Amino acid sequence: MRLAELSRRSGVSTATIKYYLREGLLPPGRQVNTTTAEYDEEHLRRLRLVRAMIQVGRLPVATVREVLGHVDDESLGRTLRLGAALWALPQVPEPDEDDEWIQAAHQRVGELLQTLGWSNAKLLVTISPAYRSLVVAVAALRRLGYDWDPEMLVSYGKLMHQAAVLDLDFVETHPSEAEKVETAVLGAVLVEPMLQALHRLAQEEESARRYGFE
Amino acid sequence: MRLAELSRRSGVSTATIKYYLREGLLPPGRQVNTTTAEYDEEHLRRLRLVRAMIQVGRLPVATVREVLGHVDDESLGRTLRLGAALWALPQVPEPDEDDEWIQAAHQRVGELLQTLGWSNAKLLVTISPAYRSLVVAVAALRRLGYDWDPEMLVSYGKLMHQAAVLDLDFVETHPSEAEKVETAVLGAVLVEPMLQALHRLAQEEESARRYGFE
DNA sequence: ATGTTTGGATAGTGCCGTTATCCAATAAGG
DNA sequence: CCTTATTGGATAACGGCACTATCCAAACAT
Repeated sequence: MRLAELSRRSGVSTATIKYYLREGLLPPGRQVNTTTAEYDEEHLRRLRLVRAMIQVGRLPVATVREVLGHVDDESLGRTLRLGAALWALPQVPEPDEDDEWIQAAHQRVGELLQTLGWSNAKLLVTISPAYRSLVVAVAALRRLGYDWDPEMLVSYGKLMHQAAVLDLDFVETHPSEAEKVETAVLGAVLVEPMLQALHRLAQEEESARRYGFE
Repeated sequence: MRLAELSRRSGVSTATIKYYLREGLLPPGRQVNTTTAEYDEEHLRRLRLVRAMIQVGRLPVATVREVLGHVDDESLGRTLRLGAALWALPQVPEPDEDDEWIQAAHQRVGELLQTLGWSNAKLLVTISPAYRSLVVAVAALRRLGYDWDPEMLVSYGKLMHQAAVLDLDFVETHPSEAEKVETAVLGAVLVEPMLQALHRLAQEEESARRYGFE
């Protein structure tokens, strides 16, 4: 398969494919000679993966490169590969640790993890970007005066844990190690937009159910 | 309060505040004379809201303007205001309806809504941007060969419905109508990043629990 | 009175995903 | 073959976006 065909079958313009090749998101094709390179089904699959991460997962190109780098890194165990890939995902800007709201949020999220029993990798978890994002979001909500029950956060946490169990159960159904990691990463990158869409649909549904259209 | 103080108390540069004023994200201050305008606590709150939507919710400036426009629109009932605000949120690019994967995904998502009993606003729901996002995500996953059990999607849907129930229960605790809508919108914009962070933490936790660090 | 600060208008900056333009080498068609 | 079109690679250009910097005249502070 040559560039033009790869482009046709994926729906991505040749210019963009060239760009991805340059950026290292796509491995180069098998070079036949100076002006011909041959691509295969694996390239097509990779290209679709990249597109999905960018369009559905809204990841920046640089992040896709980083995430795929971790997925491809065979020197790490599964948990660490998954962790590394997840850590590369875009996060909220660094919070100001001197801010009182941020400090209070640290406190609250710490208690949350305690309550949920997510102490497994506590040391690790508290420096995880996801932890930081959570702290920033909690702080933002409290700064706006939304002073909600910590119990609510626990309920959300339990729900998302159930989702994670579903994710990882699904990962188990895939045979190869490489596929497992890729699947897990997709679980974060593509399943999250899905959960988000479901969340919004559920809100619309529940709102209509409760209040009609007034 | 003048611009400089608003800037100091919010941590946002005066240049950026001016930009938000220009973009209509912030109502103008009370004009004292040609070179002086007076801002109040409501401006500060609004500014924090805007910042949270941009930094935590990752919304583009234009989207924030649109969402806030709907929140402020007092001519609509609650469900419609919420719906309008949710519909303004950034979505996945328009899918190619001729694509076979997209068509299959429509089918599958339709069955999902049926199973979940979210037929309440079915006509509305199927043209909702969230519905479209869901279809695109499902299609992308299947295109990559992830051919998972429809039952899984149902489980995710039930989880997110539980989350939506929590959201709206919380909204009930707020007295005023305007606050209710704002709260509901924040439920989509700020709670979603929170859920996302919890999801990732839960994945890390569950992965470590199952496989250790190998 | 005079140096500083104010808000408003406008232009510029840096990043990022993508697209367009050239180019020489090579494949394809008659 | 010989022409014509296409290929991949390098480089530059583009358009959008979130800010940021520069000016300016009016008004405040001392």
